[in-house]
Amino acid sequence: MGKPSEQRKREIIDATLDLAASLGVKKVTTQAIADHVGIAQPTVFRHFKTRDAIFVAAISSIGEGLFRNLAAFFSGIGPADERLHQLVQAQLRFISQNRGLPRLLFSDRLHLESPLLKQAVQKIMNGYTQQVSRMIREGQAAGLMRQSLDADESAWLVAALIQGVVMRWSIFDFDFDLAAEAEPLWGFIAAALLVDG
Amino acid sequence: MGKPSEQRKREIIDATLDLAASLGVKKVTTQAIADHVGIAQPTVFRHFKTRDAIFVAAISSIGEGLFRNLAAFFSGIGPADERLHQLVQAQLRFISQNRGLPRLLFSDRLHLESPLLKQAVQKIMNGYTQQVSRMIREGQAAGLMRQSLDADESAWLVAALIQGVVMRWSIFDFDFDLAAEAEPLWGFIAAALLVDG
DNA sequence: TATACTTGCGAGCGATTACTCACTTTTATA
DNA sequence: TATAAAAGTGAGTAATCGCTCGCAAGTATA
Repeated sequence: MGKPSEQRKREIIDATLDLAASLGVKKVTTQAIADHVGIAQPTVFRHFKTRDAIFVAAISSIGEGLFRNLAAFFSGIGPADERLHQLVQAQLRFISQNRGLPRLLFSDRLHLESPLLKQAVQKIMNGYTQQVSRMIREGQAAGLMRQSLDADESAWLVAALIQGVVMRWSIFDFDFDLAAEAEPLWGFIAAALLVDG
Repeated sequence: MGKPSEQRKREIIDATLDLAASLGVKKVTTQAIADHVGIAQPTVFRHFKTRDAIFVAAISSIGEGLFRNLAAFFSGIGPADERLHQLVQAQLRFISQNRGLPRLLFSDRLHLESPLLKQAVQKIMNGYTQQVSRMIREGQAAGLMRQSLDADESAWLVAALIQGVVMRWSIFDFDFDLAAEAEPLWGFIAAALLVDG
C-alpha cells in the first residue's frame, strides 16, 4: 500500500458518504470507514485529525458537487421560470443519487457538536437561497412572477419546500422515487410564484 | 419516594423532551433523564424497558398534543382557507413551544434503529396530511382553491413546506422566531392554493 | 546508498453508556 | 397487621468507540 494522502482522503470521504447513505450517520464509525476503504482503523487518523473533520470534508465535498451540478441553471440563459423548473429537476436528481447528503444534513448530532460543520452547511444553504432569490427577481423583472411576493422570502420558502420533501424521503428511508417528485413539486411552486395566464 | 408508575412515566417523558430541546437527542442519556427527574439511573428502567421505548413514548405524547392542538382547525366551521391559515399559525406556535418535537423528529438515528418509532412518526404524518387534504378538497368544493391542483399531493407539499421551515429552525438552533414565519409562509401557501381575485 | 518523511498497523487506553442484579424501602391489599 | 407487589438504589458489567503510541514498511530525494 502506501497511497498518497490526497487519494486516501478521497477514498475516506467516499466511504463515509456511502456508509452514511446506506446505514445512517450513527453507524459510520471510524472502524466502518476503515473496513470500507480497506485500511486499519488508526490509519484513518493519519489523514483526518478527528472523526468530525471527516464529516466536514464529506459535506463540503458533496456541497461543491451539488453547486457544480446546478450552476448551469443558476446563471444560464432562457426565462427564469424554465430555469427554475430545470433547477428543481436537476437538484432532486442529484440528491437522489447522493443519499449521503440528506443523511448528513438531517442528523442532529453533527451541527450540534461541530461549529465547523454548521458553518459549512450554512454556507451551502445561504449560497443556494441567494441564487434562487436572484432568479425570482429576474422572473419578476420579466413579468413572469408575481410582484406581490418578496423574492428573498420566497427563495427561502422554495428551499424549505425542497428540503421538506427531501427530508421526508430520508426519514422514510428513500422509499419513493425522489426525482419523480419534481413535477408535482414544480406544479406547486409555479402556482405560488408565477403570474396567471 | 415511590410514586405510581404512570406519574413517573410522564415525568420521564417530559424530562426527555426538555433535554432533547435544550441539548439535542444525543445527550439525552438515561443518566441525564434520571438526574433531571431526580431519581437514580436504573430506576428509569423500571418504567421503560429500553431507552428507545422512552423516545417512542415521547414522540407519541407530543404527537397527540399537536393533534389535540390542531383538531379545532381541522374540523371547525368557517371557510377552509381561513381555517388552513389558522392551522399554520397554531402549528408553528405549538412547535415553537415544543422544541423537543423537531429535535426528535430530525434525528437520523432514531427511525433508523427503531421500527416502532418509525411507525409512530408515520402515523402522525399520515394523519396530518389526510386532514389537510380534506381541507383542500373543501376549499376546492367551495370554489376557494384551484381545481387544477391535486388535493393529496398539495397537502403533502404543504406539510413538506412546514417541515422544511421547522427543520431549518432546528438545524440553525432555533435562532429565529418560528411563529413569526407563519405569515410569509401562509402568503406562499395562499398564492399556491387559492384562486386569484 | 543514506536520510528523512509518509503511510501503515497492532495493541491498547480512557471514556461513555445502556442495561442488569441483588437488595432495601415504600405502598397497596387481604 | 401480615403479605405481596411496586418503586427505588448502589454497584457493577459488557460493549462500543474515538483516539494515541510505538514501531515497521514503503517512498522520495540527495
